[in-house]
Amino acid sequence: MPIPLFIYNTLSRSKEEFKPLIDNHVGLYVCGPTVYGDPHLGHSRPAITFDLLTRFLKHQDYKVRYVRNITDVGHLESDGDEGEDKIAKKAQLEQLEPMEVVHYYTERYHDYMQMLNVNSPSIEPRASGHIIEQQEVINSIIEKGYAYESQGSVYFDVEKYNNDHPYGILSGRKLEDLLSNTRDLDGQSEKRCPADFALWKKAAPEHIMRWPSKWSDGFPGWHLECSAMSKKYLGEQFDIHGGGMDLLFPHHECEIAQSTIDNGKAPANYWMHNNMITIDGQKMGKSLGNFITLEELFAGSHPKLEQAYSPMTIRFFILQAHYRSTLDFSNSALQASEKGLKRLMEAIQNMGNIEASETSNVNIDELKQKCFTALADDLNSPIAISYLFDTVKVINNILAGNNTISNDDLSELKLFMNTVCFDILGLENEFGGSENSGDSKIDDVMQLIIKLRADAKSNKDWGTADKIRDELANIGISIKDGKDGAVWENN
RNA sequence: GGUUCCUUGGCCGAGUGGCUUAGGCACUGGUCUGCAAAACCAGUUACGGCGGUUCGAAUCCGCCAGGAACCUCCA
Repeated sequence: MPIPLFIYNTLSRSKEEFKPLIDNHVGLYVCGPTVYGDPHLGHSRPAITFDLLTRFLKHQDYKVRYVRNITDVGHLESDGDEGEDKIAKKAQLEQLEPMEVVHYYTERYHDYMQMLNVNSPSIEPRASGHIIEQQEVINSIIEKGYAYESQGSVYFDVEKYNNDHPYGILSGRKLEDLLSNTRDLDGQSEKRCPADFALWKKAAPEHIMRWPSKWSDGFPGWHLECSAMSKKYLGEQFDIHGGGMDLLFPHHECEIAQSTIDNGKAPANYWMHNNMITIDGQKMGKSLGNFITLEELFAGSHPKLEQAYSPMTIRFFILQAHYRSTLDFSNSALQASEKGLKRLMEAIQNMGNIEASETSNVNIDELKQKCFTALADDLNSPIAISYLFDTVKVINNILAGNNTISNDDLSELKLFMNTVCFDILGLENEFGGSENSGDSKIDDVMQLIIKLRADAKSNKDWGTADKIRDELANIGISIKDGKDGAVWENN
């Protein structure tokens, strides 16, 4: 019983009901990272957003093929002939082979995404592994008359394209506006029109990454890899294309133009764009150098950080905002997320202690419906989470004896919370405790200590009882007294 | 300069015409506790400014102020 899913489509600038091309199947392509630097907080936004999307789709019984590329070639530092490939530049700097740099940062990216509990995509193609496919797309575009060769490079003819197709449908731009506002970067341009973009670029002699072609020894243009690889793995038309808002123009606009000429039809039906993470109100990014890497975040090793933040705190922080809103980094916001997540996880853990009654005076089904409706409404995770907290209140009230729950409702409650929190939102319980310490010996020892303290308490030996509690707190274990004795928790 | 977008209570962050007291964090009072913590109950603070449309606007329109993204690689 899949519920209708609504997705905000950048193409129409409105929410649309999602209808797959093939029943129960979803083809999803997302622009992945350029692997020439450590993954930072900004990278986690699209990764988590589209991880949420695939998890939700799978829960709704869709079969998903999720393709997320690794860009390891082709992006230029600057327009014009003296542009250096980013990968190559870094390689020269560090005296490493370009592929060595790519390999290192790809692994770093994988490691940190795994820590964030981001599932691996179905296919993770690399631009450098699809040079032939990209050249085929160039051939196709030249054959159809929408590209021209110029001094060993090949450019896409935007003006011609714009005569037959609306260039700018995605970003809402008009070609004449673009032309009137183009900066005069290079007077000796090989392009016929400033808005034209490269499909193949002749490599300068010092350029390390290069491949032979009939046009020149060179490398594929900025936007080509996504057109070539989405076609190869998802077909000429697929369902959803995702990526960061900063890629909307020119990257995705050019991708649409290339694919439209190559295949005679637009590539994706739905375009989804996640917004940026900001810091001090500004986009966190490479260019500004104001990014905080995930390594720094998890270790607390950055001047802007008051403490370390766990991977799940970061994940929860991101999920607490809607993916199309900017999200501003701050210590207080992260700390709030950390505490909220802890409260949520504790409630889930405490579900195991609930005893069912004959009757229920709580409505689990309503909370569940509202929560799933929110997720289906353009992945409104903050609203979904608000219902989870309503459910937390329900759980705690049952445990406090203010509410009762029937056996059936209790089963539904557990299934609901576990499904949404762990399967769909992809959270993990990082807080150890007597329920899931994973080490029964430690737990046995703790039970002994708790018993000793209980004995002290029954003897009104408050000094000993408090000493045990305080000393444990010093080593990061907290004792929580309850009606039915104490439980311990690893902080 | 052009295009697009944003401005919600102490902080974060949802909400797009009429009951959302959204939710989280913080704070205040109470319950529980040997004390505390946790938990529970109750409570406080809001819709950038000015006009307009409407029976009614945080939500639609216009103007103003402030901010952001894109126009060059960027998640």
